[in-house]
Amino acid sequence: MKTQQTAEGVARPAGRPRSEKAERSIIEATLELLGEGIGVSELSIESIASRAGVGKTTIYRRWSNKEDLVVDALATLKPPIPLPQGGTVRDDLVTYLRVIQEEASHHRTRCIMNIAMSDSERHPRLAERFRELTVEPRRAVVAAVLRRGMETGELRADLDIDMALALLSGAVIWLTKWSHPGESHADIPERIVDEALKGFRPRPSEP
Amino acid sequence: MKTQQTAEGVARPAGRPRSEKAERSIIEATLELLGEGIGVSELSIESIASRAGVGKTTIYRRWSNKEDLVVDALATLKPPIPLPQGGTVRDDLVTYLRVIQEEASHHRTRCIMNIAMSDSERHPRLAERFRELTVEPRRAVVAAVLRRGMETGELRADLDIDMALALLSGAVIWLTKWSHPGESHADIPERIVDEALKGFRPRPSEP
DNA sequence: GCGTTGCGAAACTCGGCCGTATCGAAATCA
DNA sequence: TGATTTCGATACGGCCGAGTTTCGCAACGC
Repeated sequence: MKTQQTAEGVARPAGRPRSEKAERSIIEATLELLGEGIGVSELSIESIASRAGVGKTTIYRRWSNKEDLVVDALATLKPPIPLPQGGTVRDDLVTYLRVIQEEASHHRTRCIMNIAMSDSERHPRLAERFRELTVEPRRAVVAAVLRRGMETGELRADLDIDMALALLSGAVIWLTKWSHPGESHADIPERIVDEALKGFRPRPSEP
Repeated sequence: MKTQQTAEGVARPAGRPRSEKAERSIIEATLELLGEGIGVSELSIESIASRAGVGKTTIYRRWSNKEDLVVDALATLKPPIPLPQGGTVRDDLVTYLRVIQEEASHHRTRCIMNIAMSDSERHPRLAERFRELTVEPRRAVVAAVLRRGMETGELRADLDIDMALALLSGAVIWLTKWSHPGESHADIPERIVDEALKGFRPRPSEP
């Protein structure tokens, strides 16, 4: 593996350069297959190569094992801008939960979510990457909304932010998974947020 | 397959009867393997037979495919008595969440939970069975506690029970999955319940 | 004893996938 | 032009598991 010097002085390997297009189509094929419900363990290099229109060699030249490839594939998942803030805390939260609910209604998102959830025992690196890319950014956004509410007085000043986040996020996931098939889901974000804001106890001064 | 008549007049197939012991050990081996983190797709009939000390024939004679076997195995999961009720609603809820949290700390329970969660796309029958056996009974117990609180006045009379359940159950799952590794989990049930009971808004009359 | 069925073990065929090697063509630079 | 590397394609040996068959033995009713 000799190297060559470009005009800019950047070392570059001799010979034909690797195709970025091939690289992208490999990753896209991986995400496609995962999004169709193929689990990491059933995911075969051959199926990825075939789907990507690429030789197996081209994959093995870049990634030495399947997990590395999946980690890199997950790394390309950019969480869509989640929150156009601005209204009351209640409205922002409802908007946000609606985004999550909308995502969870897509088969592809749900499959990738499942991988992150269930393969976390066997593939800690996958779980770690997923949390870093998807969970944490969103947690941060909602935490900011909650903190704003605590400052303006719309929320309790002694709110336990971690628990509040868990209550809201967990409820959406839970309902997506376990609510009865026929039920309507349209107003779920509002109902979750309102129950969480009001609390379960009676509010003596606000009938 | 001729049949014979017993003294009680119950038809019974001729020849050596099937061994109930073999059947039980097959199912137990299946649950063991699933509990060790083997996913449904990686679960091989050969590994089950070997673990159960049984010939493959004995398995194929009873179940025509893997999914049927796993469904039957899940069907033997009896949810442990979940709630020794009696105190305040708050205490009952904390106790209940503690049970869930305790279960979620066992590797076996977590693996089986993962299967129920993530294979629900590809194996609807598994998800259905799991909900029927595990989710619904528990949902019913907590719903009863909440209803009692609504009657005694400890909870709001217009509480949205479905959302309350989702907030509480979802929060535990969420925290079990995504909370940071090093964090202490000891007081999580109390914190969840208290935040849910108080609500996020300030309570004007209760400083 | 006899017919029937279940048992565990082993052998078998078949297909899928792994990871490597090889091929001719293409892309890049000196 | 020649050296080097990558490309997609294909073939290869090897492993593993599916699902079936066979075998000798055990358990049942008659």
